[in-house]
Amino acid sequence: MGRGKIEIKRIENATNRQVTYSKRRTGIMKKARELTVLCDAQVAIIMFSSTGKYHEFCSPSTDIKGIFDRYQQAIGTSLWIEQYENMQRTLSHLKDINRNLRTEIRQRMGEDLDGLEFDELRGLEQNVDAALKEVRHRKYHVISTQTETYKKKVKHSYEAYKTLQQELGLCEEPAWFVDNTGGGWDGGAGAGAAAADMFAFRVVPSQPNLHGMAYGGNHDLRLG
Amino acid sequence: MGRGKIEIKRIENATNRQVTYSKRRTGIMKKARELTVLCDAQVAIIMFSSTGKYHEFCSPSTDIKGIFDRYQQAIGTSLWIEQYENMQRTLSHLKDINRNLRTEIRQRMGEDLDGLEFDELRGLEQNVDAALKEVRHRKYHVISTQTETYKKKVKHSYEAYKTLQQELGLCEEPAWFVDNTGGGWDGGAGAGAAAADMFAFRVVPSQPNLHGMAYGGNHDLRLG
DNA sequence: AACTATTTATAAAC
DNA sequence: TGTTTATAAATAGTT
Repeated sequence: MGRGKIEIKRIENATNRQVTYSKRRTGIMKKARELTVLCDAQVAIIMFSSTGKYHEFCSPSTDIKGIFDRYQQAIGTSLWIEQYENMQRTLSHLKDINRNLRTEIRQRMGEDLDGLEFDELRGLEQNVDAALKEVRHRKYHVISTQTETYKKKVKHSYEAYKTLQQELGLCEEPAWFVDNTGGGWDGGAGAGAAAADMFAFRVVPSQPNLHGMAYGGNHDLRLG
Repeated sequence: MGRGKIEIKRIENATNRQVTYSKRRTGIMKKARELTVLCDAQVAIIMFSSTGKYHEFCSPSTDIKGIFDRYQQAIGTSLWIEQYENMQRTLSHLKDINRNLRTEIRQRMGEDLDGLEFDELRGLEQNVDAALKEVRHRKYHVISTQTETYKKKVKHSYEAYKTLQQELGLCEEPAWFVDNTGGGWDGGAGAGAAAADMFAFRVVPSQPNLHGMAYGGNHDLRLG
């Protein structure tokens, strides 16, 4: 329908192709609109030109999503539903794992032990006992390192002070420099020896979170 | 374009409407196919007739889903992508929580302690210590209950045996009935006293799962 | 983008 | 539903 008949094959001239695309696109859209009105039908059209521009048509009283949801129903299922359901499965699996992890944590905190058999209890006991030793070991390591660093700092500070004193012509021992820590640290867990008191930090955590790992026993262990 | 011009408005005669739908549908599909070839374009069409039957067209080398994914990209976002991304977010949030829970468990097992401050270590130590006491307490409770039940069963069994023996006219004390457990249980964690040996079940879990809660220390703590 | 000769689509009838 | 045919509509090539 034009001055001459044309073969239905890709138009090589880009300009020509673009012009034809524009004209025929308009034609199709018009036809779609007419079909919609004449036959009371629902139509959705999406087009991408070779240059990447997109155009759409959709019959009134609905939208692209509406028609596609209906389409998916019509053909049974699938399309996005598949990956959607995949995610849904992954999600519920993760939630299960999550719940189990929380249960394990509660049991490691000495709660919710009712469901455990004796052999499980015994395993848990040994495990927690071993963990306690590890934690103590680590604690002593940290505090020793800290103490060493502290001592060195004090020593440097003292020497700097003495040097300064000599330069100023003074000789007295500074009254504030008294080392009575003795270098020994509390070896027991809750013995509460005098030397350990200076490290009696708050045990109640600042916030019951899952990131700061505050061990206060009031975690919110509901499912997030 | 026909024997007479028609007004573009709903065709009231149902048969007529259906006929026109069929003819024009074919026409649009043909036009779409031609546009696809002539102009190197991508086209997707979905139609529903007033009677609910659906028809689709899609340019080759892609499919409806492909064109609609591209469409969603083109118009920015939304449609299905929105709830899709919502799930994606929820999922990654769950994974985060999961990772933190696993870290907490590892730390409660005495592993991965390097990142903890001294006060955190001290909190953890006290927490684990308290948990250990709880677990032990529960263990003793369970084993006591178990023992009581066992003793009762044995007693009943013994009495039944004796009754039977008397009925048969025999009198000797059955050789297999010897109670030498003494009723006392091992009070230490790993002391390995003789009486506790009969409860030295395998500590190595049968499977490193997240459901059976086997406390063997070889959990698979990678993200599931 | 407008024009127009021509092809194509299709309304009505069968 | 498929074919026919007169006619309306779409559009290829031109300007």
